[in-house]
Amino acid sequence: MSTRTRPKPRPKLEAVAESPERKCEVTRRRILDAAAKVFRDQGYSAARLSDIADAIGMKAGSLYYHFDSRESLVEAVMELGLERSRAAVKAKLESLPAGADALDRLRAAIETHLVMAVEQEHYTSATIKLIWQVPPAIRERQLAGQRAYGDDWRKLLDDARRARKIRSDLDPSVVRMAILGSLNWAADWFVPGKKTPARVAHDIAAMLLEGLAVEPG
Amino acid sequence: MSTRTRPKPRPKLEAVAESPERKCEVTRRRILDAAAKVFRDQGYSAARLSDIADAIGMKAGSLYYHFDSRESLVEAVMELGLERSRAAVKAKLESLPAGADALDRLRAAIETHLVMAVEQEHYTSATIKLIWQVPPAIRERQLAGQRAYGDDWRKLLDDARRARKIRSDLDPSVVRMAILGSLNWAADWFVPGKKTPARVAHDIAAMLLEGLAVEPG
DNA sequence: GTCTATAGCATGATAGAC
DNA sequence: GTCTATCATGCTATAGAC
Repeated sequence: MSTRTRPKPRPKLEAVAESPERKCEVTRRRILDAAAKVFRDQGYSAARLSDIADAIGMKAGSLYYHFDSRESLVEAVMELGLERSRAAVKAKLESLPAGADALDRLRAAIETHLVMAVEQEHYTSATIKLIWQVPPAIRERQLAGQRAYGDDWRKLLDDARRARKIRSDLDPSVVRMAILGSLNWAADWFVPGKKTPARVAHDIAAMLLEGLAVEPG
Repeated sequence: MSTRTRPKPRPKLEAVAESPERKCEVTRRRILDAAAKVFRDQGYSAARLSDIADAIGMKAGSLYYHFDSRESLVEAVMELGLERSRAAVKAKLESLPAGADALDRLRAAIETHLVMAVEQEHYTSATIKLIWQVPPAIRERQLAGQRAYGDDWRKLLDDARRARKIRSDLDPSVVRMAILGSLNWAADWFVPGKKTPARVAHDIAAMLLEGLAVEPG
């Protein structure tokens, strides 16, 4: 038996992330969940710290034990939202069978991004809606993160183009932004329960890839 | 010379709209121009009445001679933005030659809407960005107006579908919202001077209508 | 860790002079 | 019509009790 002063074994980092047994971590997550919903639904300016605190039975002042400021709270929400979306697309691409070509990969990315954008209780829709509402300093940092995610898409489209799976007569960045626009916009208009995210994802992917105009004849 | 107490003849309503000779109307328009820019660039919450007043060499308190409140000001901006976009699309469709079919009309609407969304000094981009930032009461009224505009699009798409110019296996409202999303999103990412609005409009219309995937063979 | 209480600040809106 | 000056409000953030 060791006599070292270290009172408890330090768990691996992954274990910490998976098992937030500390009350501190649990509360922090509850605050973030509530903040994501309140900020997304009410907008950055209309959302009050007291609204967020009320949602989980706390008082506004108590939030400051967990977050430095209102701004650091909204930034934490947005970082998490972007990271979740990026991770979901990455995981989906890695799960594709080896035979998937560049067009299959592009379609899978489109459908996964859309599902993330509309799923409830997720932070992705908050991230999309809040980007133009938050103070410029936060916006700049978040846009930098989004540019990194945009690079993932640029690569997907480049691969498909080089494999001659998509047409090459259109401006690549216009194509990229138009795709992401049609997907992100769904965070605004999608109403849970009316249509399934999977069906919406299929239809948008079909329009973007195969086009709306029917072949003559 | 009349002795009636009415000092000046009342011009026709149309004349008022076309020739705002009254200082009151001119100032009101200058305020709206400044407000559209400040609200769009800084967001609804960050924009102060003093920012708007400063932009045209006025003091914040003076704005209240022309507008009842901060909210009525932003609502006037948004109404004007929506109306301009709708009118531009309508005028474009009416200017098409008689031989234009339903697909030609759809393509024209897509290109015109996008140009309006990205043109500088226009209110359309303000309207698009502000919709989720303003207080719920304003948002509801504006969304009602946008639904009316959405009906114009629904009709365009219905006509094209009935004429068998576009495919019929996709959910019509999903298609409509995805089109508008890819167009409206451009209000966010478009940077004046780098690409022409016309080129962007062409490329997005081509992708939406003809699709991104190349025909095999 | 969470509470109560309050300091401190910014700004929307108003009143009245000019 | 626009100004100056000020009120009233509502919020973030802090301090200290528990």
